[in-house]
Parts: sequence; structure tokens; C-alpha cells
Amino acid sequence: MRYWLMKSEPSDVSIDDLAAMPEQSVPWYGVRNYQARNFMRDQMRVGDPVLFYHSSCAEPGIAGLAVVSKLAYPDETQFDPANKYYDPKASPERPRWFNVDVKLVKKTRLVNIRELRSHPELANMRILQKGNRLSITPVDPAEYAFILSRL
DNA sequence: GCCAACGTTGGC
DNA sequence: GCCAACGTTGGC
Repeated sequence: MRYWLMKSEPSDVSIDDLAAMPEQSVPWYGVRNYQARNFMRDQMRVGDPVLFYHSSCAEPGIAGLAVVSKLAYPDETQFDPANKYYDPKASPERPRWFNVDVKLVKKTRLVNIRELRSHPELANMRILQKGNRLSITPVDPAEYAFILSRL
């Protein structure tokens, strides 16, 4: 089993939005970075634990726990010309972008990025490295356990 | 709003 | 296949 951190802009899908979804589950649409896509397509398995992270907002940080609830399948938004994630180079025959579904486990207190940075145990987290922009990153099991112990 | 860091694009 | 230019990300 692998552990993940997935960034979402709360103005797009927040932890409360996730909680309000049918089945408390969302397709993780809109990823347009190959490395992040590959993580979803090639490595994520149903049941993998996910740290749900709020980014590009007033208080960035971990906002909840989730799990991968469906294996990767083609991201519908790539086929829709009206969608902002439309990709003219993709077709249903040759999909380029994939997403898993993510289901809420529970909303937690917000562990903001300052607090994350304050723990030496978490110093190697990809999310904390300078210049990191990857929206989906693997999390070390020990880091995940440490964060759980702090909630 | 700033700006460093990064990924992608496209001309050559 | 190189690499400069460009667009985006995301914390501050």
C-alpha cells in the first residue's frame, strides 16, 4: 500500500465540498501534469490512504484524510470543449489524462504548512521542498503515521 | 500582487 | 534534440 498527498484548491473542491458529495467521493479531474498522472494511473490502488491538502488559499495545509476509492480511468474533462481542462489532443480512443476517485475518510483539524515545516520528522516531505509544484506526491509511511499521531 | 521555480512548447 | 521563451504554480 502506498500513501499520498493530493492538493486541491478549496475554491475548486474543498474538504467540505468533498463531504457534501454523493458517497463523499470525487473524481480527481483536471490533473495535467504527467508525473502526477502517472502516479494516479500506474501506482494508486483502491484503499491507498490520502492526505487531502488545501493549496493556493489563505491557509494552506492538510485538511482531511481520504482514500483512493476507484482505480484510474480516463478524465472526462479532457473530452469536453467547454471545460477548462479540455485537451484537443486527447480523444476517447486515445485518452491522455486519467484520474482516480477519492473518498473522504474524515475531515481533520487544519494542519497548516507552518506546522508541517516545524517538525523535523517531516522535513523530507516533497510538499515542503523549495519549488515543489507537483500536485500529487507519495508520502513516506512514517511521515503519514507521524501526521496521524498529530491530528 | 510578487516572484522563484518549474514544466511545456516550438523554432531551429 | 537543444534550449529560450513562455505560462503556471503556490507560498508569502
